[in-house]
Amino acid sequence: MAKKAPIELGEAELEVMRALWDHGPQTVRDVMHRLHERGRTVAYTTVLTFLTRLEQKGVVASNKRDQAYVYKSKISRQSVTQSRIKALVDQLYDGAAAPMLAQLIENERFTPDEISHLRKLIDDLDPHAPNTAPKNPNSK
Amino acid sequence: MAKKAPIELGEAELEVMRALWDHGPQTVRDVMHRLHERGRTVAYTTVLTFLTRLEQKGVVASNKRDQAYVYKSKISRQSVTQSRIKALVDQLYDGAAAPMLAQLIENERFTPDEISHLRKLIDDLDPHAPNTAPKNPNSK
DNA sequence: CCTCGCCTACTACCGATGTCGTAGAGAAGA
DNA sequence: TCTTCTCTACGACATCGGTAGTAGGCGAGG
Repeated sequence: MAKKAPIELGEAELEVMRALWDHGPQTVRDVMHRLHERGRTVAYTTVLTFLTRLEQKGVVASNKRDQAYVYKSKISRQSVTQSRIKALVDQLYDGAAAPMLAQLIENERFTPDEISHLRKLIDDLDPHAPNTAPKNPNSK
Repeated sequence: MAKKAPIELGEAELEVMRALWDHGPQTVRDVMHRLHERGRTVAYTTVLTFLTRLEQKGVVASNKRDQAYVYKSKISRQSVTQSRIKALVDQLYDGAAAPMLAQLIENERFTPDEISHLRKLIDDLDPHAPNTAPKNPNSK
């Protein structure tokens, strides 16, 4: 109900959001350090620019604390992920998630644990038959 | 493995690629019509620009046929999809596909057929029992 | 009181993308 | 031949996102 615009975030902006998601509210300097740790050695003012733009986009909020502003994310990682995935599915498969899912499953490696977890998720989708669909008209 | 550069394609460029994937080699005008059908009413020259740029990027090839050039895709839809998904997984989950997969499964709707298909794909990942999986000495 | 050091506000720049307009070459008629 | 179409080649322009420099404010020390 609140997700009107799809939240457009660039590559670097996303990394900033990740810093906020992973480490909570931070100052510009803090975020800069996070980015540096992740291999993105940008200048302090660059980070400031990112945060400013993100605030204009309405996805982060800032509060003055002592001398510096502390920024915090206003949107959940989930919502962004969701939005991104949807965009991808729409662009590549006209919204049909299954084919993409299939490709993802076929092309990635998973640990046994992950596999059983995924199996469980799928089983939960269709509580009844784990193998034999009761109301499955066509046999494929 | 020839996938050095990740194939960067913009939103519109991707739609052009889709036109080529879905309908085979076409002229500029043909592609334009496809885009119009899909709701993207761009000018003829815009489409020409797209195709020219795509050719420079090495993802499409052209052949003069009668008066006009016929463009065809040089890369598979799969490879692009693959690349896109990877980028997404890297950006959002540091490369861990399972969490994304999980979110995808939880948030989308699937038909019973799709569900059983997905289940089958998962079963194929790990031939043995749903839980008993020792080591997977699988190298890529 | 003057200087450091840190913080924010502005402004700028560049490349990628989306989107066209115009010019000019060739075929096809009138 | 002159007009009309259709094509392609170029160039233009705006916006966005990544990146950063500079100016100006303010508290801590000397």
